[in-house]
Amino acid sequence: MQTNQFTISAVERDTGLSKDVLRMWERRYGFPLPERDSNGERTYPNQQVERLRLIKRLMDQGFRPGKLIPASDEALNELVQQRSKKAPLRNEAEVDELVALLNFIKQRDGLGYQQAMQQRLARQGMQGFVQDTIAPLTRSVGEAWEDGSFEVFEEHLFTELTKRLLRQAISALPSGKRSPRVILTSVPEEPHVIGLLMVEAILTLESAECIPLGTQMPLLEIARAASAHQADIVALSFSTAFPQRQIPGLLQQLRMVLPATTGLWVGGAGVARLSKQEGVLPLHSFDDAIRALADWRTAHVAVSKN
Amino acid sequence: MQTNQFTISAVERDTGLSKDVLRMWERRYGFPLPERDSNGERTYPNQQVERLRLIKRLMDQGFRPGKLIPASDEALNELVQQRSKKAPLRNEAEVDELVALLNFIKQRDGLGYQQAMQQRLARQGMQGFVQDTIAPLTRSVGEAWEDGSFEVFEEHLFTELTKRLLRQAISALPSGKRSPRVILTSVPEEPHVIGLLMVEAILTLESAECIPLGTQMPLLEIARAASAHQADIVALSFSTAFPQRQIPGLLQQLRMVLPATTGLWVGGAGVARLSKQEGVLPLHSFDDAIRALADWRTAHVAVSKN
DNA sequence: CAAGCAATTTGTCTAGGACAAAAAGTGAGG
DNA sequence: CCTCACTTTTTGTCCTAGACAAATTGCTTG
Repeated sequence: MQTNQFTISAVERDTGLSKDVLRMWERRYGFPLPERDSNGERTYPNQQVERLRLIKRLMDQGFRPGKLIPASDEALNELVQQRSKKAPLRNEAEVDELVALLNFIKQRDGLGYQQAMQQRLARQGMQGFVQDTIAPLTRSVGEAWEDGSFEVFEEHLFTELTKRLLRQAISALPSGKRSPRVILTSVPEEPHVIGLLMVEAILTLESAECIPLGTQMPLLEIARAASAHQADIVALSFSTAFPQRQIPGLLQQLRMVLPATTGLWVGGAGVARLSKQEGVLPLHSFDDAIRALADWRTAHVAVSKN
Repeated sequence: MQTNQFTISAVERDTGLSKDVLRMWERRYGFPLPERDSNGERTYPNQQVERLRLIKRLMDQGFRPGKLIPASDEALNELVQQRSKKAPLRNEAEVDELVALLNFIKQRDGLGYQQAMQQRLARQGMQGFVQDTIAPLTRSVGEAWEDGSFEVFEEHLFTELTKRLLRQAISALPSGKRSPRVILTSVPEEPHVIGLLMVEAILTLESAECIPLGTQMPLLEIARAASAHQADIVALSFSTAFPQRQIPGLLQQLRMVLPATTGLWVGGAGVARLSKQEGVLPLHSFDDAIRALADWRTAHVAVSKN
């Protein structure tokens, strides 16, 4: 029997918990308690990896490891249940519509999905489409993936098709006189791009000039890009999967290498509980983004007239 | 003065060199030799981080750390220069055209680039566009990045805009009766998607049904996706950056978990020197892909008539 | 009930050693 | 001259175990 055994790096990749953390938990809490191979290196059984994933998920929701790790499997599952119960209330008709959209993916009908989405785009307009379709849909997929009702490859298909829809929609927007100039990107280790595309759609709609640089830009490169493009604003996106702990330090570092006149906007589900920071503007919603844009414009009208 | 000081994690993020490697190099080679803050923790000056990035870039081109780290700054820069001299010969007029396209990027004229590319697409048709524009352009950018004449952020902008163009072009293709069904994806640690998009364009043009799953699918998930979608073919792409020696093992593993009736096609610059392997079809050019598709069809006409 | 302080929790860093996997070097035989 | 097998060197990852700071919680006092 091949109980798939994971090396410590495999577990790190799979769970997002660093090697240091894995070893420290073992020392402090006695879990995970991997076996050892012939070289004395840790090999984690499947089951422990599963439990680690579950724990990580709950931690991302705000629970602390000290409570989670000693808890029984049943207690953990109960927490997951509870959480899904207090899911935000939503309009029932809307929920049905989202479920219908996701069913296209589950039934592997890529074409049907794209057509249905195109219709919604036409019906809701870009902003409504992003806010009321793409965003909740992305959230649903994340939840479905968490509770195992979505396969990895289904999530990949969803992501790929949705990225296409968004990019296509963006390129269809009118282009005229545009300002401010906004660089859109993410930091290394943050490969999720859908959030960036949503912001790009919103900002482009509001006549900003967006420069999409894709994901995973080293900080120094972001700074170089900002001055090379004479960007007014650098906008970053952090997904829930990104280690929240690292975000403030990252932002501070970036703020230091960025020209002082360049704005730094940060959005995405990962910044929900971000504390305030000098020179960094957190965007908690798309309305925030639109507001920030309006604020920027009023603040810079005077300047540009000089 | 604020010589921006990086912590070890910041350097890890920015250079892609792990903390372990950074500490080991310090121990073994005496470089990098960071300062220490009040807690005795490493703080890397800007300059050392720059040098580390340069070294990393040369390592990605096949140089070994033992040679690079003791070398002088001049020697390193010379290596970078040398690299660019042995560029392959090409038709002069074509080279000029490519240079003109890349100049849009260098001048940060995203819009101009997109328009010029759209024109070329209209002029050359999809297949010619992919073969004679996108492919050589991508290669040029890779070379330019290696010899330092392209900044990282320029390469990011190029990649992002080109992906958009390709995806848009693909979605504009007519959709009719389609077979075979082809899953397009890449393995974990292989994040490059442009190669996949080029193949998708070619295959879609030839009336195959492409299922794009994005990049970085775990092998087991590829297999699940193949059977869930009843795919006839799984097509993978490997870039030059992917460690070549890992490829045969990976393919063998994937071949084992894949249904025997599912074809496994492998393309991209990374498979140029791949030795033959049971049940794996290497594609060295777009013509190869078209030929493979034709072969598949002749082989399966008989079957489908049974 | 709020504010400030102390205790606890938690993650990251440090040090140097061990070892396996990859690459380069070496030699024999076709 | 090339190729295969073997040895040596290079290189990265993993190991232990301790220190400490930042974040969070709990307690006390006004």
